[in-house]
Amino acid sequence: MRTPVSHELAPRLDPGAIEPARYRAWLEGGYFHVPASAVLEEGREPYVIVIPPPNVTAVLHMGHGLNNTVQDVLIRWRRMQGRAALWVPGTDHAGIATQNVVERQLAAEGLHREDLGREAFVERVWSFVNETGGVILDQLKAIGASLDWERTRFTLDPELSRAVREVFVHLYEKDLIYRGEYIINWCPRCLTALSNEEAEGAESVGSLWHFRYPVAPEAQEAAEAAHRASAESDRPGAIGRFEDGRWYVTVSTTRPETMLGDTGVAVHPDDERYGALVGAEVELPLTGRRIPVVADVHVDPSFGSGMVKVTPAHDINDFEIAGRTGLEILDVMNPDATLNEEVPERFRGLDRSEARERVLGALDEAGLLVDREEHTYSVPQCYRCDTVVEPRLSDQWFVRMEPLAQPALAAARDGSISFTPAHWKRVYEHWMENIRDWCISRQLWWGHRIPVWYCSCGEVIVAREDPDRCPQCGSTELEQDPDVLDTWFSSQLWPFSVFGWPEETDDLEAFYPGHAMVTAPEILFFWVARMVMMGYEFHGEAPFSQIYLHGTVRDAHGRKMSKSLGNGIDPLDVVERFGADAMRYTIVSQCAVGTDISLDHEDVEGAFANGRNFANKIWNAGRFALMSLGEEPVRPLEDVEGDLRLEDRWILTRTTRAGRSATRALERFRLHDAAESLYHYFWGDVCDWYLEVVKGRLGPDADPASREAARSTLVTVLDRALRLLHPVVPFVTAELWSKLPWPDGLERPDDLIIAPWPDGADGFEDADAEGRMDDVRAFVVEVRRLRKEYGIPEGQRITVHVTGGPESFTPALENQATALERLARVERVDSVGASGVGGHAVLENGAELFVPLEGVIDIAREVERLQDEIARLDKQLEGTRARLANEKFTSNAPPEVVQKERDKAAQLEEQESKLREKLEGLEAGAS
RNA sequence: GGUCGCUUAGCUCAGCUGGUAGAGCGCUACGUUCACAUCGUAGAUGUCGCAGGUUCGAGUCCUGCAGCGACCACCA
Repeated sequence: MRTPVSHELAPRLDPGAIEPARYRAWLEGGYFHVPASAVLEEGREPYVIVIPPPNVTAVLHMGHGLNNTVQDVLIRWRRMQGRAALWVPGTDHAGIATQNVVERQLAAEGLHREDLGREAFVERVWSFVNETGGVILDQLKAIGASLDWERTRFTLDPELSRAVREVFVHLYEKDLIYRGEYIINWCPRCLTALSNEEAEGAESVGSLWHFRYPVAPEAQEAAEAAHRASAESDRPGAIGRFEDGRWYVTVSTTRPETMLGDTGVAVHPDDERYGALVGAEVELPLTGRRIPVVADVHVDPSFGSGMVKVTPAHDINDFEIAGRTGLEILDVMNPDATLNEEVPERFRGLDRSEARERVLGALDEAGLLVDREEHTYSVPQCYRCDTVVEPRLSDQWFVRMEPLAQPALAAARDGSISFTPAHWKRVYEHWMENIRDWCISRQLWWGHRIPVWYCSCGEVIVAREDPDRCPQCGSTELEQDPDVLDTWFSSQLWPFSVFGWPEETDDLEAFYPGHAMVTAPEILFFWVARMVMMGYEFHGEAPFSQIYLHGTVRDAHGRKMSKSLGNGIDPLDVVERFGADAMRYTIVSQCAVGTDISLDHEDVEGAFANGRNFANKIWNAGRFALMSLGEEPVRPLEDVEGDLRLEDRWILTRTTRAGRSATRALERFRLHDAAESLYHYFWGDVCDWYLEVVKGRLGPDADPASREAARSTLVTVLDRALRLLHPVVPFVTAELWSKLPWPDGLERPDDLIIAPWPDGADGFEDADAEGRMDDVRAFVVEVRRLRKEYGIPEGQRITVHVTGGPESFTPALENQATALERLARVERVDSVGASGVGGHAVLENGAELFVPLEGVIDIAREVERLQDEIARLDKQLEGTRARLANEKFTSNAPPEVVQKERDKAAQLEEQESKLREKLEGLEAGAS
């Protein structure tokens, strides 16, 4: 069935030689594919993760590496637990991002999308996506992602588009989608509306300008009254007098160009300073338009002058003030942020930065620009192109979020959905509690077209199927809304649209709702929160129960890895150089809950050394085991139980415990803990101790019963260890496991990928053996230390006298004679205390060790060596002390240098006193 | 402005429900015993940001302060 081919194993793991073939074998074995029947017919318990669909045009970066490694670890682990573990792959059409890429291509050809027209442009995007899209999915294969490729989905697939349309119409019919004219975030470069989430704040230093608006002639008395009231108030006033005696008010802005759209000035209704002015008018400079002073609660009397100019069409707060006070709404800007016909002629047609200069110039000339201050504030930018967003009045489609948020909020509160790390729960709740309506229409061509048609008779048709005539007037001249939907509108349906909803499919029944959602905190609001809302709206429950938010990948300086910073690491390059296992282990071992991952892009080898070394260690341990086991049959562990020795019982116990702690860690998304504890179990316990101890029992000359027990134990331990390690380092483990001999008569799974997970629940356990072996190990370590301390040559065998310690200690040591010889070159353990020249040590268990040195080392030479050493230290000390005694040095050198010198002196003194103590001991014994 | 988080060995960071400080990398010394030098053995290094408090006992809980960061909101 399988022939051990240990002699073929290279002494170094060559990932390139095994990984692609392994992955192919898994694909061919169909291990990644989970049909609905596995759940519906075979009754297996499902475990479902849907991938956060990367942008269809994306190429793999470390962030994907992290995200997908985590998911794959979870999926592989659950698969081994016997769950019908399904991980659904796919990509997102990424509206703005993809359209931008293609538009840039066009620009390089000197073309604009308008040159092609909508249909041709969309066709062009499709062909771009068909040619280059989905590359990232192939790249995921290189890192070992065990996705069910038969289920690959794309958010623009016909089935998923049907889901989008169903949802739109459903929400519209429930009055949860509406169209209206509101202030939205407008990107003047992408020429589309954005949601609040898509406008990201960026700290920026700008200016705050102060202007004077003349008070209208008939309101001079009111102004004077307000001026008097201001003088009585302890707050500064905004009322002043020009040289000609006319009154003015002072207002401020960070965006002077919008002043042309001012339709009012507002004060707080309770502000004692300005009560007299409410209802009066001021003149808007540059236009001469009269605008009223209104009272509104939004104004903060304690900020600035307590008087605000109101520009309803270009500021969200001002828009709300207008709504409450009835101020006029005057849009003075075009979609591309150019002043329009509503403004005086000399300012028309200017883009916003030019307009700003002109307006400032004109105001200055008129003597109305009085001051400019530096002002740090957060400027909203387009999340796709970083252009400063323009708040703008616009007719758009919105989702009414509050009703949808209710159940999604309750889900977090009652624990229906859990967050890891837990503190994200509060962030999520805060967002839900303060939710605002979602602008979902985008003035793009790439995406799901809004399913709304307009008839010339005024009828608006919102329909699941494209209508061919108006139900009202029968006209066939219908025009579809030109806009498309926000990309996230389709993404939010992903957990169920991938399973064929709104059709009632077997997949939905079998796999929905899913279990874990693994993603980055950045898209908690964009995506995760909205998926939960949609889950409740359309299925009455959350689409997953656990939300695991992992950290961000950063470079050695803590900066986020990004293309623009040039500090990225290409995961494929890492896979090529060190293997997917190395990359996965490195990532997972750093993946502590709530922390970021840092990898040095300037030292990629160093960054992944740990993972590479570990994979190689596993490889070599396996290589050794396979070579030692040979081709003879191995007996099941039960058959040799009576012959198990202390170290066998110990390592079997350790294995059980390793399984238990790994399971516990994984259940709580503590991937770092799982990886690290398995690392120490394997490297520390299995390799450093068990393999070393058992070496002497595997040869042809060893006692047959002991040999068989060792072989059975070794196979058992290796089998379990490889299973436990498999989710993190799937390739090297599967490769070795496939070559591992198997105990006669025991059923062997077809592949490690589906071998049952050894959770340790019913594993071998012998606490007594564990304790005794720990004593033996402590003994070995202490002897090694003594050997080192006294410079006993490597090859020199010694006798150790032991007294005290637990009763079982000395017999245990006797039983480990071969191992002790091998591990510490201890020829004989004598239980009779001895005296004379030698090294002493006391173990934690109370045993005292004595190593006679007469005849072991040359005492005279050792004394000489120690004397030399002391002399050397003395000389060093002399120099340091001289320097410290020198006042010029202590007073002139930098304090830290002096301190360093002092530390050095102290250290040398301590070393020397230790050596002197040792020397005295030797000399006393020798005499 | 609000909320939350972080500050532990030279570097990057673990440390869950309070009980004698840990890992990896790096560093030092020794080592080519046939799994592995991508290795082995041994070793050095920390007033756990600062100041208080609770406790028999605090890196771990509480309060205040400082520095850093994240998210949200945004005051014109």
